[in-house]
Amino acid sequence: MGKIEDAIQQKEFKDPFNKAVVNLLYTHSYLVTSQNSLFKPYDISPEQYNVLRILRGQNGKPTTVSSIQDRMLNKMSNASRLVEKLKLKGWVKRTECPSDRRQVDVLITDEGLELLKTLEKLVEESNIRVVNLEVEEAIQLNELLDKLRG
Amino acid sequence: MGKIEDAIQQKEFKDPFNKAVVNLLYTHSYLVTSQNSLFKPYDISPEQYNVLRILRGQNGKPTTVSSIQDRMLNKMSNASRLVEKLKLKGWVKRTECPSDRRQVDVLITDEGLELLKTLEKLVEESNIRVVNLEVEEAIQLNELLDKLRG
DNA sequence: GAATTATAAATGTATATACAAATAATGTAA
DNA sequence: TTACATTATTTGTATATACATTTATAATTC
Repeated sequence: MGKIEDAIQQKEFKDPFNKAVVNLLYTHSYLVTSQNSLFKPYDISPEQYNVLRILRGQNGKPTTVSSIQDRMLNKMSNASRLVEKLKLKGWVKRTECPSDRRQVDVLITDEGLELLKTLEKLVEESNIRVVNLEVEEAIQLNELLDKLRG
Repeated sequence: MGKIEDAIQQKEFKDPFNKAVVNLLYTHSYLVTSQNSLFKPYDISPEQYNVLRILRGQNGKPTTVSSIQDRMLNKMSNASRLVEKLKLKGWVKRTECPSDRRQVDVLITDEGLELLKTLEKLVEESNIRVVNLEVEEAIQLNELLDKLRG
């Protein structure tokens, strides 16, 4: 029984909206815990992985730090520091943008692409396992989440 | 248009399960951002608030650190340090448990209860506003999330 | 009862989030 | 062109998560 009431030992909630917020926070923790253990052996965090995915999505075009920030799952995160970590591990390159020297062009390296290819397969398989829903239910969940934020 | 594809500028997903994971991570960030700004003026974080709520749920009975940990939304969090922060602000008291000196009894103070009363009202109202769903949809979302983790 | 094992809590360290402030380069208006 | 505002990025600092380790106490097994 995966009911949220049991999981956090809270008998009742003010209303379904308040329950949904708590349920989302708890489910987030469930997902992130699973992701962390998946990424652990590869010396990369889920957030760093997400940045690599954004960079590859640009198909070889360099991307600025602020453009990465815009696409991140957590808008309050810090793309600048994540890029720095990725650079230290050789998965991205950072060059000054010639047309606007305030900007920094970030590009995924071949090593980064290689790592991403390996990880992406693992993540995709793991997500299917970790989300214990039927296809129709997953679609419905996406619709509800999109509307929730609306 | 609150669609996740637009929000993070990603055109397509491998499947509805993978999309749901991304959607949940993004929605979590949306919720937490809102919570943070709500709590900011009161010098308390959402996590600390959650610990206060757990303590009040015990109806005056003291609660051990590990019992708090069990009820937290994020099981990987660190109840010991959160309790320490709350103690510094005078919202909880910490006493050695007489029957087992390894344990620590944590008790919410009157100031803590007072703060909680104020905050809870704000949080409950905010959650209703922030979750842009009908009652039936919120119920459905809770069911899907419970099943997802199942 | 001494040695071992188990449990509760605290601590150490790395990563990330949250948000303000600093720095640097560009754009614009006087 | 100087002054001012805007934008891109970095940096500073506090909080929290993640996970391993340490410390203290209690329970157990020999």
